[in-house]
Amino acid sequence: MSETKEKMVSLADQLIRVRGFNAFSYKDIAEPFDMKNAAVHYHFPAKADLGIGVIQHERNKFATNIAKWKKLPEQEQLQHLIEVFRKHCHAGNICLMGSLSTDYNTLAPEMQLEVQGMAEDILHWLSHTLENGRKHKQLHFHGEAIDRALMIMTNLQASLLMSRVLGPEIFTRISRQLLDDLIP
Amino acid sequence: MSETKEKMVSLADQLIRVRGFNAFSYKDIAEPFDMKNAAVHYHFPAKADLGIGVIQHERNKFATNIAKWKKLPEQEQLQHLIEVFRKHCHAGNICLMGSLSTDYNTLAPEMQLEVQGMAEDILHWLSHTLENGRKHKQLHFHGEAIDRALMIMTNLQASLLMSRVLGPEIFTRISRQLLDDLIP
DNA sequence: TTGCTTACTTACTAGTAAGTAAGTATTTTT
DNA sequence: AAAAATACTTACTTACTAGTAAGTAAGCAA
Repeated sequence: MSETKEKMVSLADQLIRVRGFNAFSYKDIAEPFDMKNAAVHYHFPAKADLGIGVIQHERNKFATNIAKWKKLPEQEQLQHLIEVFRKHCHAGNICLMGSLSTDYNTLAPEMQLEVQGMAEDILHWLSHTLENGRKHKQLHFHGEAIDRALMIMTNLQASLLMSRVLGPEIFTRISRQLLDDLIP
Repeated sequence: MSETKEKMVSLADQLIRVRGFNAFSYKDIAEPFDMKNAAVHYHFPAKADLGIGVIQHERNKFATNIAKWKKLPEQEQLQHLIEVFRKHCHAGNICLMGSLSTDYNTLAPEMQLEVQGMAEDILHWLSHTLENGRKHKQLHFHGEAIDRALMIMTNLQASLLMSRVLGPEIFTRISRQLLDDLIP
């Protein structure tokens, strides 16, 4: 992917997180590059292509991250995940999954599939990490790991939504409670 | 409020939950009523007025609900709340708070204030209900009630988002785990 | 019966949306 | 040196956006 394309994907990522997929246009991409609308269409023929680019970039980044964390104790892997969300909270972003889930019904089918894939990626990794953490006495919870992964995932996702409305204190409270529950 | 206005608010509520505030237009309101665009502007001069109407209606409905549940054991009050979300999940809706939080940065300031108020309403009630439930040995959790309220609220909110992407099984799992944690 | 209110329609503005077709300048490949 | 690919611009279309101004028909109120 060319440098311009990558920078456009990065900008679109920001716009999706800050304003939502249906609340930005090619104009918002073109202007910061001092280009015309049509130049963006040259790189991404349809808006869905840009959206798919953003999701695939995020999925790759996630894959890189979990590979990097692989050797760490599960407790620390989880803290790294929370740290990713904390940074987004600080920047006023919500998570890509949350933003695109809200707009899900208005997305092109190819984009919906990518969103689905991203959700499965995260849940798959999280439930495995939780299961291993329990086996190694690093993490403590009852019930199935997949259920606990769903609880944690929804906590993190919506914590960014609520922080946007009620302030970053919300995220601090939720992430602290999350760790207190798993590491008593 | 006239009957027409109320029906328009109800339709807008649906559209916000299914497609998002920025993904419907006055045309989507006017057409089902066999009216012209301008007729909707007669009832709601700006789109924000319609949005505020929707939020206020929801806040009133919530106030009516919690008043109705007031005398019940806290365990049952919580089950009633979950039931509200279950019905929305079944209908393919996400919660109003979740939808409008995503679009928060693009909303008019008067609408942002209403969203804030709605969030505070729910959290206030939920943390009090949890605190009372613990006092009456109905509900079991550790930490502050406000923190637990945040955990449960985010679980429910994002469960609808994830159900939209991965199917209604997600909601079933989350709501079951939620109750298993509080009522061991 | 005159005047006011309610609930619209018609016709419009001004701006934005995604997307396309044809042309151009620069660089790369053959 | 010619051909082709790259990265755009110019100019356009079609469709929709929120919002407004002026007019109208029906009903009610003094």
